[in-house]
Amino acid sequence: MAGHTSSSIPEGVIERLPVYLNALMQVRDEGSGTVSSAKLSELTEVNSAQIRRDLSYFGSFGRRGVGYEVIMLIDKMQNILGSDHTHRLALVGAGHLGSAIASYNGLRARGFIVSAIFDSDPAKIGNRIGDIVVQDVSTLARAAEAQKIRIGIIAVPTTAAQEVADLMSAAGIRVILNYSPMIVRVADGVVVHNTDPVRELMHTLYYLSRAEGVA
Amino acid sequence: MAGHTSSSIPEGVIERLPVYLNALMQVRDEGSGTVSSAKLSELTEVNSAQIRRDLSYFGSFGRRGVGYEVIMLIDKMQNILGSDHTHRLALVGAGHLGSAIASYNGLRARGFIVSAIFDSDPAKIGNRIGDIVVQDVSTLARAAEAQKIRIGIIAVPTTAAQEVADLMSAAGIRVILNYSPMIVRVADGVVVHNTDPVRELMHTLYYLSRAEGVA
DNA sequence: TAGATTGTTAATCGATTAACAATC
DNA sequence: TAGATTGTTAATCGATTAACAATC
Repeated sequence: MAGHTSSSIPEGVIERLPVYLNALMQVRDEGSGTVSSAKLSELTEVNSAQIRRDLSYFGSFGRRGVGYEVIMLIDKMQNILGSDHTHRLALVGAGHLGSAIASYNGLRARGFIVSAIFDSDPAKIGNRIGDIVVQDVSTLARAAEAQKIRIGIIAVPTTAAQEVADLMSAAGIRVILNYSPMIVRVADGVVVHNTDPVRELMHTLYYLSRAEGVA
Repeated sequence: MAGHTSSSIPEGVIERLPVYLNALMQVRDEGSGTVSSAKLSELTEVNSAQIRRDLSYFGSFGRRGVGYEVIMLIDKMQNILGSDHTHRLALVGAGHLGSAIASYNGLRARGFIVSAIFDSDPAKIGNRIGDIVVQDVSTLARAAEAQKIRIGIIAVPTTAAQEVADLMSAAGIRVILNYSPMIVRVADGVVVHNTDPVRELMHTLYYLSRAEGVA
């Protein structure tokens, strides 16, 4: 579901990294200085052997007989992911979904700042969302370059998704998170992650029909 | 990342079903009566052999030398997924994320209706989102039973997620879509799908650091 | 018939996990 | 020392894909 440039580390490992980071922050907030892979396994529902193996792709961070030093491992994880500093986002689509993304506190809390919002609808251009003014999407390239934005979020209707992806690639954006159901194609060197929220819901539906069927 | 009841069909297959359905609808809207697995592969970025194999778990829907009849296959997919009728959702959390979910048109377009919204914040209870009044979360069980709601969406802060999951299970909700970063635990028979939107963003970050590193 | 495309087998590939020596 | 837990190997498991006979 994600096209990306090759690397020796499996995609699945990378996907679990943020899950580990999250669990580690929980553990830190509970005040533990040290944590075992068994404890992390409980919190993440990932097999403990897998956690150790995943971590070992990046180094030996633990101490046998003791576990992992929480603060240190958080640091390492943030370093590997690149979430040790904030990242500016360009958001295209100022509808319901876009507005929600722009005002979602969870983003800032984990190092993301929506620093520019775009739309093509004249009725929306000029509006404020939080403290950001919605700009015409035709100014995307200029703004992205000026603000050195590397990450773009697509929150537009299906029919406009590919077009926006093209604009983003041209604007020098290197990572695209696509919330529309349309699978977009981009040039090499741009990473797209397609993540349609309704798709997840439809997927869970399958299990619902089975449950009902039995009942 | 999703705990679910066992079945002989791999999780990956189920995850791809909505992707196929989406592509099929695209094809239908373009007016084609028939589609090959090769064409579907282009649209979904899923290997064509895999598409054929995935479909074969549910039956033989195609004609050799010809392909799949689009309308018929859409029907079959909807049938398998249970998206051949609308589903009512209970949404807990009337903050930014919750409001966005409630007013997102993409839901209704694919057969989901948010039919009740809950929060625990007295400042939010009584507010309207669209044409739905936010209710006290303590009335969840009553409302869910009265409206026969089987699907719940968690859109509350991390600290409240587990509590809400417990309430939902107790209310007879069978499928939970959890948008918080907290991995929640539920009783057998309840399916949870954890899908933190910021996690996806952090995950793509990894590829960004690599790209920057090279540049 | 010749060309196309499915459904399915068998081969490949990769990811998960159990197990355990190393070591704190 | 005894107990705990890592890092890593080897075994297992499952998913992906190439290939092709069946057949439209």
